[in-house]
Amino acid sequence: MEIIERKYDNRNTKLPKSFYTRGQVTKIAKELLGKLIFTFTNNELTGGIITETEAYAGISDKASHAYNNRRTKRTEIMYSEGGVAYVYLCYGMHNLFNFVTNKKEKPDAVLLRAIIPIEGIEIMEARMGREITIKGFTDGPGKVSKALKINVTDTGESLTGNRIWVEDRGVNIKDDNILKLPRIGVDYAEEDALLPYRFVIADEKKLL
DNA sequence: CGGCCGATCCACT
DNA sequence: GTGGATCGGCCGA
Repeated sequence: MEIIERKYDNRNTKLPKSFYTRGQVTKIAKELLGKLIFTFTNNELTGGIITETEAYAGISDKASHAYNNRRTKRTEIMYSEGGVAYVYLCYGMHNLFNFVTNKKEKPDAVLLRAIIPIEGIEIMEARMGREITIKGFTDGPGKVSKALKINVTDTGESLTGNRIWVEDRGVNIKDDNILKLPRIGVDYAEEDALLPYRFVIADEKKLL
């Protein structure tokens, strides 16, 4: 399909910083669906279509690391202006990647949960030590980071640079094709655990 | 300091 | 469906 073709010199589809500095994190999380995320490290280009995201809505969201205005060395990057990466270690082994959004001092973030691998599939398979099949494409935030070679040292990295970036190839996911579900693994968040802040493309196989 | 636990994943049963 | 892996962050003593 047209959407899986990539023109190396055509960077005018890259999402600008202004995409991330807006205030509505759930809207941004939904708009990231269907976009393509790329990483370029060690001369290896990898990327895929974003199919699942979760929104974390600032200091009032009990599921967020920044809940109640909590500021630590780890979460400080969430308080910077949108358009940078927040990557943290989960369960001692998984690097979870977030798009930091909103303005400075507004610690919103979007967790990347799944992609359909498009670019550099063999490279991603080598990183994961397994074959990527049509059934088992990269679902799960830890696996996505592993496939894209993103880790905690990428915290603070620009999302509009030449190492990590997102492209809009004109794939528009209609709202009624987006599942709105509770977020995963946030049972501790009391009433906020039920918020429908997880967004999934309902018919993602049609993109293939 | 010590202890608990996590925005997960995989191999089992 | 269940449990182990594995370790930094966070909190309370």
